[in-house]
Amino acid sequence: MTEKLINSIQSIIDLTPKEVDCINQLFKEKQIKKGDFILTDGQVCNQFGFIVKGLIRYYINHDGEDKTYYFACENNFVCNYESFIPQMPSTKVIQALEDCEMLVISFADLQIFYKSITQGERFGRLILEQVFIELLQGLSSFYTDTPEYRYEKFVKEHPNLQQRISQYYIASYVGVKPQSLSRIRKRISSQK
Amino acid sequence: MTEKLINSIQSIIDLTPKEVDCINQLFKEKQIKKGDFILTDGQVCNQFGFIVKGLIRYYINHDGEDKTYYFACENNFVCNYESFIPQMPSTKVIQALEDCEMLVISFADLQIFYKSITQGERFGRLILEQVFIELLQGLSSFYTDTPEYRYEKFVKEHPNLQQRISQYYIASYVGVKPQSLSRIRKRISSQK
DNA sequence: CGTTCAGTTGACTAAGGTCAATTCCCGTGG
DNA sequence: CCACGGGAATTGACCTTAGTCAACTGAACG
Repeated sequence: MTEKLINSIQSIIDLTPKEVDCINQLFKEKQIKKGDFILTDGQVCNQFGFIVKGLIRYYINHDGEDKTYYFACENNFVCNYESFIPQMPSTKVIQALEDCEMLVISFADLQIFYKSITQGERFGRLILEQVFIELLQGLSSFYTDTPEYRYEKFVKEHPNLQQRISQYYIASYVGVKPQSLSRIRKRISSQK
Repeated sequence: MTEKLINSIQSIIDLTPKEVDCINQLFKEKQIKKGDFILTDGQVCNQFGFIVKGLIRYYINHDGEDKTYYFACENNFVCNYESFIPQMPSTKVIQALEDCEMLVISFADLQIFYKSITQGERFGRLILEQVFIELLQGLSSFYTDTPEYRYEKFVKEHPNLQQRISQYYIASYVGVKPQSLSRIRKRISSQK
């Protein structure tokens, strides 16, 4: 079960067999049903997770409207650092779009991870930097790119996800209503 | 000259007189002319700065168009962490909008700062968290808020800056062309 | 065969982009 | 003191695109 997780961590830092055992003990299995929430608005994010199977989205709830800004699937780490690091209430929501199998570690156990794993701190820093930059670029794109371009980029970068996510959530990610996404798709296909 | 800087740091962590001396030596004075660049596209950000006097903006250069996403003035710290932390080329630009007096510390000297100041690491982490969250919320707002609302929020939050920044840069920050900002202003004033 | 729900389409509205003309403000020089 | 020039800001006319509301289509399912 933890095989994928170990592989992912080992692609970033080196691990001794003992450290692998340690990680196996620190991360706990967790099942999440489609539609359920991993983190909600106002709640403090106290878990750092890894997706073994399934698909999730991050969104901002704004006046009853969903604004999706990130998708994550198999072999990705899940955490709202904005809430996790300072242990403050989250302004974002994380929701499962499919039944998910996850491996999670608590905030407290992550501190043990940092102490027990030689390159643990390095792992934490590298993941944080990666997430920081990815988020910044993702959000910047809302600023600089048109919905049409965002959609084309999404399709290009996530051809596999496109099959698994409904138009409703894709529209929310692109930054328009489903009706408008439908028109954008039409416009694009007629241009070819 | 370093008085304001020391005050700002002391509002976050405690400093001994010796540590104050150390900071005075590590930070160097730097003058920047209006219009000049503190950091450009493709360059690695190797300085962490503090604005003693003046005004700057952060922007994304996208197809020849400026997209301003942040302003900073007196008593604020200046750094593109996205480039500074991993020491990678920046995708963002930092420009002086007025003649600026700054105090800057190099990446290398900041490591000395971390080692020499008892609560130095804490300072670094708190500033990073603060910037991280501020940036995330600032960029999220492009996603969730209308230009009209963004403008009203800007005026409310930065009444002093509004006087010092031309409509051109404010429009860029709000996310529209100057002509459209002009119409937004008209619309708002007629609604009252 | 009807129900349901996602996705599409149509008609209309609202708002920003574009290009061009005009006005406003401010400093300079006669 | 006034006239002029130049840049910033505003305004007008027109175009494009997303939002809204409502109707319709199509596929899955009992």
